[in-house]
Amino acid sequence: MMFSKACEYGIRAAVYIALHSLEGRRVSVAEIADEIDSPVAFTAKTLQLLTRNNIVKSIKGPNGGFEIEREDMDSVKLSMIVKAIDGDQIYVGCGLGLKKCNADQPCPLHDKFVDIRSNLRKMLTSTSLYELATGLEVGLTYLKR
Amino acid sequence: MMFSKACEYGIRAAVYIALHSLEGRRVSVAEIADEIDSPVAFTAKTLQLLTRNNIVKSIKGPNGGFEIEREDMDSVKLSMIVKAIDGDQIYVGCGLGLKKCNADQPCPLHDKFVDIRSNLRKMLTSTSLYELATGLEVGLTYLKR
DNA sequence: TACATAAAAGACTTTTTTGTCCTAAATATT
DNA sequence: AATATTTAGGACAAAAAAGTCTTTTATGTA
Repeated sequence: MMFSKACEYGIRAAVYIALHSLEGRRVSVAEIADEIDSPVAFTAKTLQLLTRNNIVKSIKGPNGGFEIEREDMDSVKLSMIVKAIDGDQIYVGCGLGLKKCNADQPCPLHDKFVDIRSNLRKMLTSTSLYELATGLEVGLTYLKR
Repeated sequence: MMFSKACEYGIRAAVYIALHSLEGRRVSVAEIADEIDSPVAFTAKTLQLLTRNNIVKSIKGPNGGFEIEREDMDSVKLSMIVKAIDGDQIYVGCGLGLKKCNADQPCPLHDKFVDIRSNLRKMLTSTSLYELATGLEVGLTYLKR
């Protein structure tokens, strides 16, 4: 709807990792992809992005996998994941694709998008991984289907 | 940011056509593409979609081109253009790409998207081509750059 | 040390989106 | 009727996004 496929998988994967880190368990790409219903290799690629951006932690070797430390679940916001994968077009881009659209020289939709974009930005910058993971934990939300 | 390139061009083209229909002048694809700074042939394709969906009217031959009748500028909403070109995923799709995400079995972002999506929908369904064209007419808004 | 496990990395393929080009159809003008 | 103009339509090409596969690197354990 709004994010690339890679980003959708990335968010779902991060939430899944957070959920299990809360239980003190590392999870492998294979398990993640299985549980969030995404293509394994592609999800692995996406997780590399998250690792490089210090959003999740990866450990190689037996009993390795992905994890997120408890503190990071609070400080990592959705916006950071989106930015790492899709860049910041969703924040700064013009709704009609103009390069230099701004309050001074706005496109016809500029004003109409101000609120929508600001709501979106607020939501993304204020929603933490922890918040999302706990919804899952108590069975209120789902990552599949 | 949110729409496909085709849709961005489509909206810009429609607004440009409306603007000049207000002045009683038909415009050609060549002129449109030039004035909204888009690829001609691709824009032509997109305009075919709008024509087939009765959003704009096309006339072949010398002195032909595209136009929109004054009444249609009021009844044609942005949502109709978006739907004709990009489909309705922006309205119905899940933010995390889940097939069966709904209030009963929501994804972790479902509730957070409800407001954003509803704002977007309201904006798109209530904004008419006429409204957009008049902003342009008085030099308040731009379709290039 | 050897082996097994798991992520990292890069080359490759497929699909979708974006974009081009050429021919056909319609129509106004002479 | 001939010609010029303008959209319609389809085949094609390029670029980007999505996805796969194979090899390398790191690391825990026997």
